[in-house]
This record gives sequence, structure tokens and C-alpha cells, in this order.
Amino acid sequence: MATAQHPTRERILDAAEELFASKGYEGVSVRQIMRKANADVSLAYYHFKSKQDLFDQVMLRRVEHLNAIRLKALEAVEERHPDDAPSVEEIIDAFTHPLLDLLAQEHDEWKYYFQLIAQINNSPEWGGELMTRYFDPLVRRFIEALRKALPDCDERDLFWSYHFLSGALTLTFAETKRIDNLSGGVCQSSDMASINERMPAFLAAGFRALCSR
Amino acid sequence: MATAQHPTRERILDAAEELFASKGYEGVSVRQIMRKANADVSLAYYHFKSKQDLFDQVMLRRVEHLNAIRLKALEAVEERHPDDAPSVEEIIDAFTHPLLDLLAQEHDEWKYYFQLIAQINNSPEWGGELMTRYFDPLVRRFIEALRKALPDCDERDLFWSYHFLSGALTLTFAETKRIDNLSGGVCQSSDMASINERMPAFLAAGFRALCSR
DNA sequence: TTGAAAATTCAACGATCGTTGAATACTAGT
DNA sequence: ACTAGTATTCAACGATCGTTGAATTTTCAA
Repeated sequence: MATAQHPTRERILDAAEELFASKGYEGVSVRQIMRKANADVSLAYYHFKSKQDLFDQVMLRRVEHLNAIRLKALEAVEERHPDDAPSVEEIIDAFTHPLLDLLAQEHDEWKYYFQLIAQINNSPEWGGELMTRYFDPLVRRFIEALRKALPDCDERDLFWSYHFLSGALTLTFAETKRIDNLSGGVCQSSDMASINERMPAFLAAGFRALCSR
Repeated sequence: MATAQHPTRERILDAAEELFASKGYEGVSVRQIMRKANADVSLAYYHFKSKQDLFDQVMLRRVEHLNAIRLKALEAVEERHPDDAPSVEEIIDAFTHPLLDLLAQEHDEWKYYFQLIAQINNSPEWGGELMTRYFDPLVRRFIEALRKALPDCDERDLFWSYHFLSGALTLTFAETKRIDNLSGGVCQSSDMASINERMPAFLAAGFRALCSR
């Protein structure tokens, strides 16, 4: 009705995404979500089976597109190297750059989704299972590429390096403004250009240090 | 009463710490906490002012000791270098090693506390503020030491490097078993020896790569 | 214009939430 | 034994929780 730019189902997903991202699954009630979506409470149960189902649909809505563009970025890098292996930097850049590009868009379409993933990744209760369910194939594909770029690397060094990468990346997604406080404004959580400039170099150096000890 | 190993107040803090760590602040009710602590609900409000106060006391209980041992580790490193500056590895090791040592103890005293911090650090709502409140002086002290070890480093590179370090460290704290799944058991979230072996080297290489571009 | 399907509103359910006041039990020092 | 203070139990409050069934409105093809 009023301000019905999107169909209702989409408005509910948008509101749920933003609220889940900032307060967590249990920290938000269905009523709060529907208030933000400008719709009656019971409409949540017309469009979704339950609160848990609503959460799952929030996760699913964007995950396929996300995995597709990251895979495409990796394939583009590999096509640029028909004979030799791509560098570690290039592979990591293909893993992170598409995400940071989505975040750098002027509208906040992806911001809350990434904040949500950051929290899930660090949740002892759901982190291991959900991240595995949604991102495992893509991540295994990237690790395979990294293995080729670092042929002498020990398996455990490779997995631990990816673990450190994942932590650095998801904290960046969280956009907690911690670095804004710490640096007195010299750095800003939302400054994706600065991150794109630095994160692949930082992480690639870490991979190399561990894998050539 | 029954199984009253610790005084009641401590048992409540223990139960709250573990439940907050796994389900988050909003995901746990005072009744659940008190059930786990084997005490009546209203005792929570005899020993603490409110649920929020209980949460704050959970945070405060261990933070001073934590900051003290990390500062001591840094000072020990600096005393070993009366003339020159310590290496980046040594400084990072002083930042991370004390934490991983606490986690490596056989009892789980610190495990849930660290999981809680991992979630807070990645929470857009509370991450920036709480982490700043509890850890700022210590972190600034470490960054100062790193600045001496990397005298030509740009300020922003230094802060972003610390940001990546913080992300890697807190995901390690979260112990989500994600790496266990991903590696097929080759790596384990709880294997602190393996982490101690790898994290400082990985992160130090990142710092150096960013600070000597 | 009619009628069926889709979308939305309204009112309510039992359960649980954070919190409180008053009554009871326990533990000291005198 | 008495008492003062500390610790614990019991019962309950109003609010909000996730969820549902039935009634109502809107949409749109025939």
C-alpha cells in the first residue's frame, strides 16, 4: 500500500535482512520486521513458513549471485594464465574484489547481507555449519587454485592461511567502525577503495610466508 | 545448593558467559542462565542489577587480567631489545600468544569468553563501541610498538594491517569448526599449537608487505 | 460483471520474556 | 538464644514472543 515500491515479499526480506544484520536472529522479533516492512504481522506467515524460514530465505536470496560472480572472477584470472598458474595476489583479488565492489555501490543493497554473514561466520553456534552449507563449493574451488599457485605448500598451512583470510575478510564486512575509532578517523570501515588496495597484498604475503617456510 | 562448588555469583557468571557466547545476548533468557547455574531466577536480580548488568559483569570479570598479561608479554619483548626495536613477529606473538595459551589450558575457563569477544567484535551494533571501550589502551600500546618496528610505515597501512590481524585472531577465537569441515579434519579449530605456529608468521608477513610497498 | 485466487487485515492463543516484592532460610557476631 | 544482615525461594506483574484461523479486501481472467 503506502510506499509499496517493491512487492511485499521483497520488502519483508529487505527489512529482515537489515534487522537480522544489526541485532542478530534472536535479537529481532517478527513484529519488528513487519513494522519496518510496513505490513501486518501475519503477512510474514503468509509469505514464509516461519521466522526461521524467513531467515533462510534472506540468506538464500543473494548467495547464488554472490557465488556466481566470484567464480566468474576466478575463471577470468585463470583464462589470463593459459599456461602458467596465476599469482596468489590475483586469486585472492578474485575472491575479495567482487564483494568489495558490491559494497562500494552507492545504495546499501549488499551492506546488511555482508554484515549478517560476518556475524554468522563468527558465531560458534551456526558459523561452521551455515558457512559450509552456503560457500563450501566456491571456497574449495579457490583453495584448489591457490594450491596450484603454491605447489610446495603444506596442506595444513594452506587451510590455516585461508582461515586467516576468512577472518580478515569478514571483519571487514562487519563494518563495525572499530577502525574508525582506533585510527581517529584516518581509516574508515566504509572505505572500500582503501581496503581493495591493501587486503590482497597483505593476505598474499601471509600465504607466501606460511607456504615457503 | 546442590553442586555448589563456586559461590552463587560466580556460577551465574559462568553460566551466563557460556550461554551468551553460544547464543548471543538476545538469544538467551535470564531463566535459561539461572537454570544452568542451578539457582532461582530472582537470584539473578539479587546479585546483578539487570540482564544488561549481568552481561557487563561477564565482560569485566576477565578483561583486566587479559590486558595485564598481554601488556606484560609486550614489555618482556621490549626488555629483550634494550637498544634496537623488536621484530614484528615478536610483537605480534606477544599480542596473540597469551590468549592462545589461555585457550590451550585443559579446562574451558577462557574458551567461552573468547567466543563471546569474537561475536562482539563482528557485531555491527556493539562491535565498534565495546571493543574500543575494553581494549583500546592495550591495542594503542601495541600499535605504537609496531610503528617503531616499521618506522617507514604509512599510518593507514598500519591501522588496516591491525584490522586484518584483529579479524584473523577473532575468527580463530570463535572456534566455529568451519576449518574442521573445510579441511576434512586435517586442521582443527581447537589446535592452539598449530595456530601459534602459524598466525604470527602469517600476520607479520602481511604487515611487512603493506608497510614496505 | 462475475467469481475464484491471491493478498491483506483483525483478533487472539499459550508461552515466555525481564523484572519485582514479600516471605523464608541461612549465617554471623554478641 | 537473639539478632542483624545476607542469601534464597515463591508467586506473580504486564509486555512481548512466534504463530494461527477466520474474515476481509484486492486482483484479474473469463
